[in-house]
Amino acid sequence: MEQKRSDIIANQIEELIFDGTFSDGERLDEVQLSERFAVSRTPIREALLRLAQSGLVEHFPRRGVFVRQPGPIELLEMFEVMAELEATCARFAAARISDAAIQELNDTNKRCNAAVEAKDADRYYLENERFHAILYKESGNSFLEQECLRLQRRLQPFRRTQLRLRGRLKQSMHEHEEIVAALEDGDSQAAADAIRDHVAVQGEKFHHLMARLKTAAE
Amino acid sequence: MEQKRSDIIANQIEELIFDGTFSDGERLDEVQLSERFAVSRTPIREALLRLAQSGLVEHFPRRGVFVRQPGPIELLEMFEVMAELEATCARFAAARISDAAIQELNDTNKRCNAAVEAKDADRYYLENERFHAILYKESGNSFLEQECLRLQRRLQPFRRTQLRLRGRLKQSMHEHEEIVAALEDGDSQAAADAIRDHVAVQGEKFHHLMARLKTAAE
DNA sequence: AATATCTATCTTGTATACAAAAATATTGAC
DNA sequence: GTCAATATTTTTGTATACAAGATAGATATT
Repeated sequence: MEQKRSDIIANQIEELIFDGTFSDGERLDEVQLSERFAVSRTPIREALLRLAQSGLVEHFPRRGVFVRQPGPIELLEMFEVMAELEATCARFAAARISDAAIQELNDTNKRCNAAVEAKDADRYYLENERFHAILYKESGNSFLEQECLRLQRRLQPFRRTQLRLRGRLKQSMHEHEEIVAALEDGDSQAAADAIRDHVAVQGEKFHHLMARLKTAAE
Repeated sequence: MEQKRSDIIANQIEELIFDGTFSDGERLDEVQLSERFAVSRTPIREALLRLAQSGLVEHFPRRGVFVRQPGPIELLEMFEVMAELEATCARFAAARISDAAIQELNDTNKRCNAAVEAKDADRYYLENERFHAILYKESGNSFLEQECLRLQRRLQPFRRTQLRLRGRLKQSMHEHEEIVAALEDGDSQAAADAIRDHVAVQGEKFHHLMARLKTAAE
């Protein structure tokens, strides 16, 4: 399945929003964007339409599209839902998971650990995402898997800042191991609780997220 | 927030898919649709793009868009996720719900019952959806609420056939009352379990859904 | 000076035009 | 008659043109 030009543009605009080039509330001008990407307005409009659907921008008919970063409350809500979805994945997976998948989770954790040692943040993020992605898949529910991936993608830029917390990496790795242990035991309740706590924004994580939102607002 | 033309068209095409005018796997021709709706291809394309995002049609670049009704497995998966999402709503709501909302749920149930007595199916569906919508809202998590509404909307045509089951209506009403009772007690576990069972596709409901899929395939 | 209204300009939404890729038909070879 | 290669037609994707709504600025009025 090849990508359309407008899909590529949508991803690039998304990136520009995430990296702060376009800030919250800013209007995205169709002609400006078409000049920037050296295409006509048509693919730009399609891209913006897609972003509006995903909730990253808001579309007001005849007025334009505006960047719409989630505020602190919405962000907490999204993390809460993510935690519940992942907990559901874990609950399902505890009954259905294969030995091969357990092994795969352990391998990913090892690579994760190696990345921590090497202080390779990008590699860590990648392996971390992979760990979660395996869990989604092992829920045995493809639709649930897709929904999780969608929300994970949406939360990605915020999740990354979460992990920058001092000492969070080792703690996070420990939680991963706990999750795998619960899955191995087939203890669905423990697995669900472990991942819920792992994903949820609480305690120190909460303050860090709030701090990051403040700096991002400037 | 007024609607764009392409939004209206998207909803109409959606309706045409639901009512069987366009069947599964069928290609949706842009020019044919533009003639049918007496507009140019532009708003048609925007509508199709939106439907592709929501998953109702599949878009293959340079080849067209095709109706993509969920198969039995995907449908079961979607109902499973819906059940979990609603269970989460109930769990949250059990702690947060207000007396006024409890009253609202009871009122809606009364109107639901009245619709059953009057054999007014449309009215029943409406009130039933309202019952669930109140629950989503009372979760206290707007993002969760929106996600639930989105999936509810997607499952709507299938949910309706679910309820046509003989005797299902009264059973369903009883379950509603059980849910409210659990919420009133603040028993989050009971509320979650009650709504999960209420939404889940199992037993008789499963066979009915399969039967409906077979007839729809013809 | 402040506000209201009219006008000019800008921007979006829709229609049409064009280019490139895919599907289909046609012709020719075996 | 079947298969392959090529030509034709369709159909999508993109660019441009045009129309109507929204914004902003200028002028007039109180």
